[in-house]
Parts: sequence; structure tokens; C-alpha cells
Amino acid sequence: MLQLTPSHFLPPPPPPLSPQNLSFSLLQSCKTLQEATQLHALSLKTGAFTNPLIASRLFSLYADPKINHLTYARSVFTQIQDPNLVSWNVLIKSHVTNQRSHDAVVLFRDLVRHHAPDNFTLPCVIKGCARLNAVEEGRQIHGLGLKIGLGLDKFVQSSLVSMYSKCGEIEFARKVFDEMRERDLVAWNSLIDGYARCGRVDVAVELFDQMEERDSFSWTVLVDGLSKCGNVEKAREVFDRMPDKNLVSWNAMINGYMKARDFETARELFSQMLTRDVITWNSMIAGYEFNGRFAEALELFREILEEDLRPTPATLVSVLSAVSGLAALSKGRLVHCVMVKHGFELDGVLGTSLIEMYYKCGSIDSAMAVFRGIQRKKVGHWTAIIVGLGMHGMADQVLQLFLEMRKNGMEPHAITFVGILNACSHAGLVDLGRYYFNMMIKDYGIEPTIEHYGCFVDILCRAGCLDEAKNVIGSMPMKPNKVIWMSLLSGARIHGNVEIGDYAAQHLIEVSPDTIGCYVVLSNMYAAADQWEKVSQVREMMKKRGVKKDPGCSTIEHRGMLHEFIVGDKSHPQTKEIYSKLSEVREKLKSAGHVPDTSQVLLCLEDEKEKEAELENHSERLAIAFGLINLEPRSPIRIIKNLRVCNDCHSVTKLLSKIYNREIVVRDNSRFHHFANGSCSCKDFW
DNA sequence: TTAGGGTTAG
Repeated sequence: MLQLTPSHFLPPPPPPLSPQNLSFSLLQSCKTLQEATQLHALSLKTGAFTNPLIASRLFSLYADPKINHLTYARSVFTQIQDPNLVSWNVLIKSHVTNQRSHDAVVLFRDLVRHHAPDNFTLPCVIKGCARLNAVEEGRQIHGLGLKIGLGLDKFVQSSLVSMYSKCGEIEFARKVFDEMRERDLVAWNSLIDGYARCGRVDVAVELFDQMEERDSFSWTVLVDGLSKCGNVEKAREVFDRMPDKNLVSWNAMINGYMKARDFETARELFSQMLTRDVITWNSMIAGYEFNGRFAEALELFREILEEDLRPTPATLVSVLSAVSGLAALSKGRLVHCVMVKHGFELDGVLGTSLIEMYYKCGSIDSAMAVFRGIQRKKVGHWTAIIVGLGMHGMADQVLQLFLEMRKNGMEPHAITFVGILNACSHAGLVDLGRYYFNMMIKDYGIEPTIEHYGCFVDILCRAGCLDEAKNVIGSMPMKPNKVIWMSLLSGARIHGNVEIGDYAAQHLIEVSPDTIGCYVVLSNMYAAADQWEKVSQVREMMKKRGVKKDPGCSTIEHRGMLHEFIVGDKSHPQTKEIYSKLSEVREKLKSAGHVPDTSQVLLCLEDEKEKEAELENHSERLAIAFGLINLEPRSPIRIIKNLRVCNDCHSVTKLLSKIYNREIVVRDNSRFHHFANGSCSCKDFW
């Protein structure tokens, strides 16, 4: 709080106490936002605000890094009559420092209508271009700088070296660097960073060795550059030689080890660190998450909370993604609580992450609730919920939301259409799929990517339009990938077209000989067509190539713990109860008239009884039995499976949802199935 | 009245 002491009112020697003098004197001593707003109010009350100098000083105060209130700064700026170049520079700089580089560049365009920019303006806006990766705009500003005689200013030049380096235009960076009359450390460091970023580590090291003087940045950019290029050993050598290791270089090393999947060494460095910042924690968490080590990521998040550190949005993005990977819904709800407690806004990327976490954990209702609660929804939020509903097979709602989205003036982008096409595919909507595929191209001018083709081909294959699918594949401007051939193969299996199945399998094995799914589906297709000799051939091929079928694995969460079951598992402490539940299930299914569908049993079991027994031990059955035993009677049973659900498990789960009057949600390797009251949301297309 | 340009996660 600003203390209004008598000296503020009676400054010696006594000039006349005009509102201007009062304000100038107070503005100089002002340090906090509260003081600034008090002065702002005072200047409005006394009329001092109408003086452009007072208004400019007040504006600079709001933009000052210590106060940094961009909204107020902008608002005051608009009220300054003819703001001078200094005020413009301050405004642009504060936008760049507040991650609003796009606005900074737009403001720069306004500025040049009123003033010639100076050697303060250009480095700022060039940095903004670098942040945006807007090399073309940067190049134009470079040209402008040359035109107005700022081409040899060392700040302008080194900002250009940095901008070109960050945008991957290393030759231009080098050119500017070579033209510099006075190359200081900043210019050298930027260039080394540029060479390291584009993978030319040898040049980076050479430049580093040539330097007469180095500072901590020089060492750090080299350590980081080497780490990023996957040369973690060399990075460690430089790091070990580094005289005063700073926090950034430790963090860079951690990232290097994480990238190299050397978790032990990353962890070792982490525990050796005497001081850590939030980036250290984020690097560890993101590293674990990126490499699929979700439980370790969540464990570190728990430690962050225990140490009373404030997570950042970057922390939460990684953590939510780790939660999704494990489908640990209750942990996800806890993270959501932490976000609410710390007052994180959901208007940006965090809203998207939260929506994704919920639908990937099987709770589309919570995903929808988050979506509805976001005040200023952006395209990313609409897209996330559309993709989520699509994965949950809720095509009607997808199409309804798509309409709503467009009514709200939102322009769908390429991924929105991936979500829509995916929904059409899961719901078997072949005509609508064609309609939206064409709408995307004609109405929105979006070039279909391989993902769009993947969905579209899948739509056609599921609906049995196999010849049309084959034609679309032939007309694609890019090489079909394994997803596309896999769709055709699966479609051929579902619709019993062995000829097209053979054709698809041939291409699939060519593109991706290690795709296990290919052999499984192919084998299932031959099995269903009673071509057992071919089934054996496929098995031989798998053996020869060393391809093994991943064992089916299902997980279920109970009281914050994840329980994992593999096919035929007998390791769970509740095994006895689980198998006795399975016997009960078998009886109930039998009385409901269920006949086991053994057509997809890959094992060459001669005996029908053996085949049936194999099905009964499928991992999701064990998980469902566990859920029936342990979960509250009315709570949904949510299961995550690593493979595609087999035909028989699908029919069984439908029946069980009716027999036990339970909602069962199964996430397989590509989508969700909501089983309730004897039917599934996928309408038996999957 | 600005005090510039260079490093780590996402």
C-alpha cells in the first residue's frame, strides 16, 4: 500500500502543487499494481490523466515487468493522445514478454503508420517473429531495418541471427553474423544455438572452440543442442567441463537423458540437484510421460504437491496425458481438483487436455461437463469433445455439436474433421461420411491428410463398400500407410471377402511387416472362412519373422489402484473369487442362450471345448469379474484393453450389461464401447 | 518514460 506521507503533498522547495506535479512525483515511487491503480484513479479525478505525459507514465507503469498488467497497460495506451515511439516500444515489448507475439507483430504494423521504428523497436518485434516462427515477417522487418539505416545496429543484427537460427534458416543467420562489425557474446551464442538446433553439431562445437570468451549461455546452448540432437554422451562431456553449471544446463541434461530413454541417469541427475525449478520437475514429468512411464510421471506430480510447489500449465498438460495413458479416472479427478484449487483457466490448452483426459478415461459425461463449463470456447475445445464423442461412438451428438459449433461462428479445422469422420466410421454412417469428407474439401478448402483418408477408407470398409474403398486408396495422392491397409483387411474379414483381404494383407506386410494385428486379422479371416491351411501358413510366417501376438491385457481401477489382468491370469490376490465369479457368469450366459463364437480363436486348438475355455479367460472377462466383485453395485465398470475386443467378448459383455444391470465401458486400442442394457454404443461396428 | 538481442518444459 502506498503511504501518502506529508512529504508527497509538500515537496520542498515549493513549486505550485498542480495535479501534474503531484502525479509525476507519485508515479516515480510507485511499485505495485495496487499503488498504480490508486494513482490511476487519482489522475482521473484531478484531470491529470488528460496530460499525455502523465498518461504515458502511467501506461509504462502498468507495462513495467514488476507490475506487468497488460490489460490495463493496453487500455491506458489507447487513451494516450499521439503516443510517442517510446510508448509504442514499451507496448510491443510487453506483448512479446507476455506470450502475445502475434499481437506484438500486429501492433508493429500499426506503429509504422505513425513513426519510423528505431533500434529499440526492431529487436523486440524480431524476437516476436522468432517466437511465432514467422520467418517471412521477420525477413520483411529485416528489409525494413536495412532501408532505414539500422542494418548495422548490433542489437538488430543479433536479434536477426537469433530469429533466423530459431526459424531453421541457419544460412541467413550466418550471413547476418558474418556481416556484423562487432560480434558480441550474444551473437556467437545465438549462432551456436542455431547450428545445434538444425543438427549441425560439428559446426556448433567448432564455433564454441573458436570463442575467445564464453559465458554460461555459450556452455548451455551447446549442452542443450547436443542433448537435443540425441548426442547425450557428448553433451555430458561438455556439461562436466562447464565451469559454473547453471540450472538451465542441468535441466537440458535431464531432457537429453529423457530423450535417450535413459531414465536412471536422468533420475540420478535430478536427485543430485541442490536447487530445482518448476522446469526441472516439468522436464522429468514430461520425459516420463513421453516415454509411456505414466506411473512415474504421476508419482513426481504427487511430490510436487507435497512440496507445495505450484504446478504450471505445462506440468498439468503432461500429468493429464499420463492419467489418460493409464486411464486412471480417479487420479484424473484429483488433478482436476488441483487445477480448480489453483485457479487454472480452462480457456486455453488446459481445457482441451482436461476434456481429453476425461473421455480417454471413459467418462464422456465429465468431458462434456468440462466442455460446457468453458466460458470462451475455442476451436480446440470443440474439436476435443467432437473427437471424444466420436471415439465413444456417439455419432448423433457429434453431428449435433458440429452444427452448434458452426452456428457459434467457429471454423472447423482439419482435426475437427478427423473427429467427425471417425464418428461416422464408428457408427457405420457411410453416406454421411462421404458427405462430410466432400464438405471438408469443397466448403472448407481443407486438403485431406492421410488421417482423413484413413477414416474415410475405414467408413467404406466397415460398411462393406470394399471396391469403393480400394478405388479411394488407389486415388490417394500419398502412399497408403498401415492404418489404411489394416482397415481394408479388417473390412474384408468382417464381410468375408478373402480376395480383397489377401490383396490388403500383401500390401500391409510390405509396408509394415511387424504389425502383429495384420497376422491376427488375416488368420481370423481364414479361420472364419474355414481355410485352416492358410491359418497355419500365417502362423508359420509369424514364427519365421519372429512376430508374436501381444497377450491381451486389461486394466481396471479400484479405489485409486490399477489392477492389471493378462489373458489367463492367475496372479491376482483375488484369483479364487474371480474364477468362481467367472463360473457363475458362464452359467448365467448359458441360461441366457449364449453360444460361444470361437471363430476368432487364433490358437490352433482342435477341441471346441478348449477354444471356449480360451475365450473365457480373455483379460477383459477377468477384469469384468473383478469389477462385479469389488465395485459399488451401481457404479459403471470401466476397463481398458490393449487389443481389439474379440467378437465373443463383445457379445458376452452386451449380455452381462443386461444380466447384471451394469454399465460397462471398455476402451480398446482405438475406441470406446458403452455396454448397457444388452447393447453396445458401437452398434456392433468396430 | 524503454535500457534492447542469447539457454531449459509445453
